[in-house]
Amino acid sequence: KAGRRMFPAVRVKIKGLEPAKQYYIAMDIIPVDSKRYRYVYHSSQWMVAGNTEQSPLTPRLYVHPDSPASGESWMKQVVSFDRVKLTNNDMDEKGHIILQSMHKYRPRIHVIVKEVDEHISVNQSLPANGVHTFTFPETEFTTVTAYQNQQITRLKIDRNPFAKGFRDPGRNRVSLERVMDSYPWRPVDCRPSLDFQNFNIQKPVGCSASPLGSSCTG
Amino acid sequence: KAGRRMFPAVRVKIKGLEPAKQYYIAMDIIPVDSKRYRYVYHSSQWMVAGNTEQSPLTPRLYVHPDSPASGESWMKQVVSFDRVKLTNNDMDEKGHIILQSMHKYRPRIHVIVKEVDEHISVNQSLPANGVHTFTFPETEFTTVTAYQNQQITRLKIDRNPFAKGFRDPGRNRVSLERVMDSYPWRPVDCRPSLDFQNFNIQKPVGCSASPLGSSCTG
DNA sequence: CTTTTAACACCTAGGTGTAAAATT
DNA sequence: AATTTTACACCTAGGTGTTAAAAG
Repeated sequence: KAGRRMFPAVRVKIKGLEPAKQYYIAMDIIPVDSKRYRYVYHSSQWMVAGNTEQSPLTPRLYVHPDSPASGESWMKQVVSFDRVKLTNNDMDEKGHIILQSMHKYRPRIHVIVKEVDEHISVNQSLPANGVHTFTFPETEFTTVTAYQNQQITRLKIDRNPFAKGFRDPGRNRVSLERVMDSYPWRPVDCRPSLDFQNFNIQKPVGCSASPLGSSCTG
Repeated sequence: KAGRRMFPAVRVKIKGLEPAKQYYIAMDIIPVDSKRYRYVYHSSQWMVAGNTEQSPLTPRLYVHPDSPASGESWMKQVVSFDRVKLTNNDMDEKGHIILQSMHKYRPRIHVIVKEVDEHISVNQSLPANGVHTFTFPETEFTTVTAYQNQQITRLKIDRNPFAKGFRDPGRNRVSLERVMDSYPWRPVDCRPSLDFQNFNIQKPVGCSASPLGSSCTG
């Protein structure tokens, strides 16, 4: 049972690193609370539907595949986490990030100074020192195995190249922007240039997102 | 202009590393001589056809993508260089290994002990110390842009999954083994188990091989 | 003449949402 | 009834040898 990618991916720009020093950049995803949610169609929002039953696992760490690299390398590009995979299988052995469906989560980005002879790999816990952690409120999302909100489905079909087969040629860019404008998570100063890059940097997930790894091969 | 992969790939098993130490494993490809070759059909062999005109470039280093890793990691798997790409474009800026067509080459494998705060990347030259270099005579090959020897073409079509579209369902495994047995580079003690893995470990290239990056996209 | 380039059909490999089936 | 799993058609992305045209 394979995981599925997060889409849109978390993408960050990093400043203020020391160009010559080596860094790891990593992501993990932490629960926002211990509540289980359900989506209420007639009010178009997620409502608390009970408490989490399972005991919280230690979040797995996804180390960006370019790690380790120099501060110079990290700063001159957008750092994209588009290859991270999510699963709801708590017995996962492929290093995917394990989440529970119908819960709220918040990605965290960790910038880790590389100390001499230190080697970080997937699923290792964070070092005690030399770590800076960042979260962005607009990246919060709710996990699902089946989409609850049709607008999210449309958003993904229209933006994810792998879903091109489901695109409706009749629906154009204008109506898509209308969908996006109905969400609060995209800052005003980005709206004029709604291209793929800006869209992803802002990580639009809103009220539903990132279906967990339901099947695929494996 | 993109490069093309080497096929079959160079694959090595490594022993005797210190399990806890970190190593880079890298490959480069050096010219065997300064001769230009042509293939003589009626005698089925490569003959000297003149001297190399171009001045020899410093060979580029292909660092195995798993680098750096511990001796333990390297030793418990076959290390495959199947993703290295070759090109005849001496202005290449994609980090591919640059070779001249119609010349003889020999791959080299470098095992590089990682010193503290040392970071090796593509196209960097080899460190002065802590490097062990290995070559295997049976991996020597001649570069081409168009295959000269029909047996090599058959071999690649039958063995490379990406060339499946050219396979002739009428030609079976027995006749393929006959082709292979006509070459000297496969040791006797491997013949009973001619599966894909053994085939590749022995890197059969013989009298012609690895067409340079002639086109593709890019 | 020989060798190289470019476009191409045909593959491998893997990421989509969908719909029906299975599970809880 | 709600949620999850599975198989699937349809994509992206990229690695093959072939062929005809281009280059030398």
